[in-house]
Amino acid sequence: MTVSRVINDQPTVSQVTRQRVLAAMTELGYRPNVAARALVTGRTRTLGVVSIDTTLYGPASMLLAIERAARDIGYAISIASLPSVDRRSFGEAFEALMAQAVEGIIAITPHTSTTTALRHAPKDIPVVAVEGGRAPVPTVAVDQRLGARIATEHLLSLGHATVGHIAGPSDWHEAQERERGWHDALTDAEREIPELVRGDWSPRSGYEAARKLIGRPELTAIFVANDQMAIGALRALSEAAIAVPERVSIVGFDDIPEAEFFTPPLTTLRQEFGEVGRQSLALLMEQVEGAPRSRRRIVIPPELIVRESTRAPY
Amino acid sequence: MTVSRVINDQPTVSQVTRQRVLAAMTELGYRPNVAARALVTGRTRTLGVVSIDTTLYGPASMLLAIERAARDIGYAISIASLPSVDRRSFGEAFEALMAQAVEGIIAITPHTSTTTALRHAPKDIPVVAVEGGRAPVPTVAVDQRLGARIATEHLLSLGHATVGHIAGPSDWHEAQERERGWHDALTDAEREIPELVRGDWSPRSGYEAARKLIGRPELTAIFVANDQMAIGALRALSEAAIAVPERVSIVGFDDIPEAEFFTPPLTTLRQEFGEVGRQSLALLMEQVEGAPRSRRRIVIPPELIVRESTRAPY
DNA sequence: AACTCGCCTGTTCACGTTAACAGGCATGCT
DNA sequence: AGCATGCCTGTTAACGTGAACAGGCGAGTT
Repeated sequence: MTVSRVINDQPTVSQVTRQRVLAAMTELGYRPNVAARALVTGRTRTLGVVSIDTTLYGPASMLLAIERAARDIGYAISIASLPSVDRRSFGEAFEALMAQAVEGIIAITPHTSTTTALRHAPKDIPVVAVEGGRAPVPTVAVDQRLGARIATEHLLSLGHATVGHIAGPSDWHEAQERERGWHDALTDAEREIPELVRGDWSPRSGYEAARKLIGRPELTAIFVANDQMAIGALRALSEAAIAVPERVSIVGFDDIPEAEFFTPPLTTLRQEFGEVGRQSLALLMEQVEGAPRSRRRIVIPPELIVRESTRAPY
Repeated sequence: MTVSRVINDQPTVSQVTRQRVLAAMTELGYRPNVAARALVTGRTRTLGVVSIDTTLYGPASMLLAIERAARDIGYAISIASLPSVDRRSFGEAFEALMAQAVEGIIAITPHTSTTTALRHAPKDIPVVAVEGGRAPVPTVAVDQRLGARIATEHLLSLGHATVGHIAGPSDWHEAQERERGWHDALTDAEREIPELVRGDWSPRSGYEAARKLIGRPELTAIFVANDQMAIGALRALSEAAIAVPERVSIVGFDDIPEAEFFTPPLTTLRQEFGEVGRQSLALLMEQVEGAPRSRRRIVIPPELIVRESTRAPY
């Protein structure tokens, strides 16, 4: 019992005893048994993160920020990834974390389908969604719509008549929001709204989408929904000998570390993934500490980074 | 007790009772208490992964593969990242995982300093190193030296007189090995060995390194130690109006998803990160199941992917 | 009928920790 | 002296599970 008091920094232990206990602990290589502690306190001091493909820059950055912030406050992070993006897969990942008795779960699940799954998730555990659209749980998200509007307005302000769009997959909230923001900006400026082309976030899909847009030479500016597709688009334009930014301006989204070194360096919208991760943890901890599940929504604005892929039309 | 038997699939329970128990379990929403189980069995069915910056493509891919394979065999994955690359930081991350009573740890720690740290890690827990150089624990690694040799020989076989090298940071095993492979190939072919330039893996450092190499116009081929630096190098060459591959050939390393869409598409060495992750888990599980800590080393060969950034010198 | 055997179910206890309570002892007050 | 008080340390029980053992009961054997 006295050992327990020393470990938990309780004041009712004399200095002498405390020192003796600590000495014995180091001597014996004693380590408190987390299982026994969890059994009696009912708290595991572990949080779960369920996420889609963590090789993507965004999710990976958030996960990293979450883990660091969690360790600082004495929590461990357990992960569960989604092999495929559907409700069942989400349910299994969620269940795997529940089975470990995590005290709360952060869901990095930017799909409409996983948001639906979140609606059916157990209500007796703290949950926070990241980029979770209109999920019935507290949410942290970057203001995608605003970012897309900024991107589009940046291109319009340079003098482009209108702006094309290579969109992300339609079952992603981020893709939907960026599409809306682009649409908003063009509508507000009373410009023609070109038909959009849809990709799947991959460089390859950006490449293919751009090849389709090459057939419309009147288009002098394209807002690409993420940087990876933008690199594919740059490739396609380069192959078609269409100079960027001389003949076509390009704006991306994300500001991945490579973006600055594309040919040409990419104008894009920076998302503070680390901040998103930290905020989501803070929001989760509120619930873990006892606050009721709210529908609070923290929105983080993106930032336009102007580089060399945009300029006035020729 | 009978419930315990049903949960653990023991055969000595009648069909009728089993069904009744299962029915009651679903009705009550019963979930076994992992803490109690861990307390009595002494096993947590949790593994730890300590890793440097998991936003890098390689570590992220391995982590993902490890998590999937682990969940398949009923193990949870807890993560601990290194805020900085030194022994203390490694020790803290390792200790955080130990404190959670993980049954084994995979260390994705490609630095010489963390390998040193591994030497002083507790011996009473299963450990596997990934890219851990000559760590005193079982190791899984890609044959970096072979890959670098293949890259260099590919360039020599195209007719280049010699091959320059933009190396990675000297405290990384991978950088050292790639440098050796490059050196080996040039030595074997009896070619002049140009002075290398060192970067830090980032696109920016590749950019700066390439700018230095521009001062040596006789160099017609460069082996860049990773794809991110390669994109920076391509950028620098593009700015200097040095055509790739017409005037200079470039080979990268990693085959990140973007590599195919660089300008020009990058010839590079593909590392099967997923395979590395799975193998490291398998090796760890051997120890967890009771095998003694060996110094077994699993080496996975990289694969040359020829694209458009290499050709014969002009 | 008495016994053995196999099949199934139940009982007891231990795992390591912490909450709650008990109690020893020195100090200071009446 | 007697007593209350505060400070510290010790005791007991409980958390939920599974190992080990106990035992009931029906079927088959002698």
